[in-house]
Amino acid sequence: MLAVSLRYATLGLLAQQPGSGYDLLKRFEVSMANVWPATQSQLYGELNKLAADGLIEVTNVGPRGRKEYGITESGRVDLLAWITRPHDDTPVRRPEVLRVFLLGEIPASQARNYVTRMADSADHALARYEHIRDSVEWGDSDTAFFARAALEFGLRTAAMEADWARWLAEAIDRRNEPQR
Amino acid sequence: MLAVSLRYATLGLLAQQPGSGYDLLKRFEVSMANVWPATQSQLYGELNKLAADGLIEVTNVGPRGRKEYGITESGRVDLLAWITRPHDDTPVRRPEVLRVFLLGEIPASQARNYVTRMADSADHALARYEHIRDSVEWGDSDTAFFARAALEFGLRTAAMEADWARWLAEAIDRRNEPQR
DNA sequence: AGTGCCATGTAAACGGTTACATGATTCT
DNA sequence: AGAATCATGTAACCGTTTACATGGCACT
Repeated sequence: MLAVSLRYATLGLLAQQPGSGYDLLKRFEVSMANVWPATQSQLYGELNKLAADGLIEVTNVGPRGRKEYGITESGRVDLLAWITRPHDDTPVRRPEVLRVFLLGEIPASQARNYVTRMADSADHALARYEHIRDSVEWGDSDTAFFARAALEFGLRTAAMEADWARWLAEAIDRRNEPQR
Repeated sequence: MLAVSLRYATLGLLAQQPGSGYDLLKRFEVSMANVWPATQSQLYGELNKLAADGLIEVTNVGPRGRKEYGITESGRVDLLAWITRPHDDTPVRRPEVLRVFLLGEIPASQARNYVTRMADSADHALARYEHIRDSVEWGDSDTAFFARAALEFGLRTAAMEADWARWLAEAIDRRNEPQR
């Protein structure tokens, strides 16, 4: 058990506020999905496991078999331990950068093209994050404060990626300039 | 089959230069491992699959059962298609940032502490990349050029992460300043 | 003779994705 | 009545990680 992040993403959402699997799915989409995507299947499975381990519990049952979950005391203990424990996180996987390693294997014009598309998609991601920043009502809760901080990370990452891709595009151009 | 990056990382390494599984493992470590880690098990398995699909072939057999692989023509075609094909890459997973979303659930002093450790580990990563930049003999091959470009990505990412973590640490301090 | 490196492989378990499956309730 | 949404679950598959397993070759 060395990564298990979805488990704690789920537990954390319930620590912030109780809800059903369905509720959590929607809250996930507008917050953590950008740094830790989860599918519906996975979330429901995780909820059952967390409940079996006593870290969360069904606090009441509504229409359509809706089960509302809340975090338990031992759940809170476990969550706090996970957040503060020294972590060996799995290294980040970036397929786009992996391709950069291999760009020498294709014609320069196509390599240049690929890099330009990277810059475009970074710009697109940046615009998306900016839209979130400007459209969400950021209250003054701790939850909002840290969600905003995570968004700031996304903003800076996207800006950096766009800059880097443009830098690389120019470097490719300089490299392929007709020799004088 | 929507991600399959290790397959192409392997194929790409063989496109750059033939070698055995053992050779590739070592080349992996000093290059792509930072953006796409792979284990020994996985690599050997992938080599056998690639060979079965005719994208690579055993070019000769040495002592200790060493099998040297080379890329085939259809391997090159496939690799080029993968690099240039429009990609829906899997979203990046960042457990450290996931934790930031949950920092409101723990005492502010511990949250502040976590963020400081993030800054430290980003500094550490930056130093590691700088060391690579300064110690590797960068030739003027295409392979070296793009490896250097990927490293630049790492350098900028680490610097950005360190800046962001320090910004957040200060924001937490401001937020918790004794009210006047 | 012993250590360390070269070299490849298998098996079990886990986490994540996709597709399938079902049905109740609310709204128009 | 029908559509949209609420709501949960199962099964198969795939990629990844960890541990186990084996043995040859080179160097001292």
